[in-house]
Amino acid sequence: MLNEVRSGWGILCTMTIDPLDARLVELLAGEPRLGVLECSRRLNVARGTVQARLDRMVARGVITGFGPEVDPGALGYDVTAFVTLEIRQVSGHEPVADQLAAIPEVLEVHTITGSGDMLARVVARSNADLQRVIDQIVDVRGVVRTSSVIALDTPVPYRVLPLVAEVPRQPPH
Amino acid sequence: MLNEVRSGWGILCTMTIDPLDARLVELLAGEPRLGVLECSRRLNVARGTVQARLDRMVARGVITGFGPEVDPGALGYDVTAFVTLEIRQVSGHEPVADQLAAIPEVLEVHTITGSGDMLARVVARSNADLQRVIDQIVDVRGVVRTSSVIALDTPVPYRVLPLVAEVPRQPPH
DNA sequence: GACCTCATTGAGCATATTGTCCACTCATTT
DNA sequence: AAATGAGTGGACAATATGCTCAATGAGGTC
Repeated sequence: MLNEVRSGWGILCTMTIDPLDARLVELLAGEPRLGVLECSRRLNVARGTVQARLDRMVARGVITGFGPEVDPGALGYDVTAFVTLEIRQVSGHEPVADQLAAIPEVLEVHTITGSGDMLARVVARSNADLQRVIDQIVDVRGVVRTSSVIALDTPVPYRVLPLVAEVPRQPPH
Repeated sequence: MLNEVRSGWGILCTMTIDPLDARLVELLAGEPRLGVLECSRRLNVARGTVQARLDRMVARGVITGFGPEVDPGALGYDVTAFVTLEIRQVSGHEPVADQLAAIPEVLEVHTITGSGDMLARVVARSNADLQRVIDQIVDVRGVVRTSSVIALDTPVPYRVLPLVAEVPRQPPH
C-alpha cells in the first residue's frame, strides 16, 4: 500500500521523510497536544493530509509513539549514571539483559563493541542509592565487573529534532 | 496553589506521584493519543480528575512533554555510538557543549565524573558516516581526544515505565 | 465539635474536533 | 491515453473539549 514512494525525490527508493513530515514533527514536538485539525491549519494543508502523514510515519516506524515523557529527576531520581558491564562471554548477552530489564532503575541497555561488554544507563535517588542499584547489577548472573561514570550535568538533553530538520534536506543517498 | 501536597502519604513533603498518577501515565504510554474523557472512563474517575492530574504532572515537570518520539533508525541513522570526550580543562564545558549541540547527529551530551570528560550519544547513517560525525566532534575547539564505542544492539530500549510503576509504592523517604 | 481547605464528583452547555464519506484536481507512471 | 496516488475542500453525525457550577467526602486546624 505505501511501501515505496515516488513523490518527492524522483528516484524510487526507501523514503524517509520529506519537508512536510519534518514540519509536522517539529510542530507537534513544540505543541504536542495539538489536534490534527489545528496542525493542518498551521501547516496550511488539508486535514486529511496531516492525518495521512501521521499515519504513514507511525506505520513506517518513524514515529514510535506519543507517550508522555517522564522526567526521572522529577520523580526523585536525581542521579544518572552510565554503567559499563563486563560480562562472562560464555553465557551470552540475553540472559543478562533480561535480568537487567527487571531492575526499574535500569533505563536502557546496549551491547557495545569491545570485549563482551554492555552499557547501561541507570538512575538512582542519590549517590548512596546508586550503590544499591549497582549492587543489584553486580548480582546479575554473568556480570563479571562494572565500572560507572556519573552524569554531573546534561548540557544537551536527548533530542531528535535537529536530525528531523536535517533529513529532508539530504535525500536518501 | 499546588506547591505542597498532604493527601496521600500523610507527611507533608515534596510529593512525586501517587498510584493514580502512575496508572494514568501507564495508560497514556500504552495508548498515547487517548483523550482525557477516554482516560477517565478507563480509570473509573471523573474527567476533571484526569484533567487535573495531567495538568499537575506537567506543571511539576514530572511529564516533560507528549511530543512524537522519532526513531533515528527509521530515518536512516542506523548506527548509534557513545563518544567519550576528553576536553581541555581551561576552556570549560559550556563552549564545547554549545558546539556539540550544533551537530544534529549529537543526540545527547553529559558531563561526567573523571578528568574533565563528557559523554555524547551520537548517531550516523553508517560506520563510514560515523567517522564523519566523529571528525566533526574532534574539530570542536576544546576537544582534546575522543574514544567511542558503537552500540551493536539495544536489548533494553529507553524506558521509564518500570520506574513510574515503582515510585508510588515507595513513599518519599 | 465546628470549621476550613482541597481533591473529587457529576452534571450541563456551547463550541470544536474527530472519523468518515465523497468528488475533484494535479503530477507522475505505465 | 489511462491509471495511480497524493492532496484538496466540503459535508455529515458522533464525539470530545473547555468551562462552569454545586455537592460530597477526607484531612487537616481551631
